Amino acid sequence: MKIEPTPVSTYSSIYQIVRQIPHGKVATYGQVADLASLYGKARLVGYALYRVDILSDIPWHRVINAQGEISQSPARYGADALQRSRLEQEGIEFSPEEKVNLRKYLWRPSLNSEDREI
DNA sequence: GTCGTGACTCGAT
DNA sequence: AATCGAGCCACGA
Repeated sequence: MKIEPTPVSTYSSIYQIVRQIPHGKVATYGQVADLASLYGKARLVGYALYRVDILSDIPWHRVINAQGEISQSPARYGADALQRSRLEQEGIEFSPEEKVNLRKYLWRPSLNSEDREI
């Protein structure tokens, strides 16, 4: 029985959480990190999503930053624009400032679906 | 091996 | 409201 020096499951747990975000809702990077037992490691979530194929079944577009904005970066080569149109397609509205109303659209996972601590 | 960078976040100025 | 600094950690140069 070997111990994995590098937990392959680190990113897997992130993807597992992202998969649970329902249609028409969004989650923040920090929120996903928390749910994946990675408190304070929001950057890791961004990094994990960077590796996701754009055509993947993982709903990567439902993850935005804590300010309700789509995180833009030249490194995304336009994937950020696609993210916006996908969210609009799901009925999510953007303010004139290109922000999402988190009070309205933030995903609130049910507590009894997993054993989580608050 | 070190160093800088980044799809982040939070609290303090 | 805007900016700053620190904490975070995988990755590439």
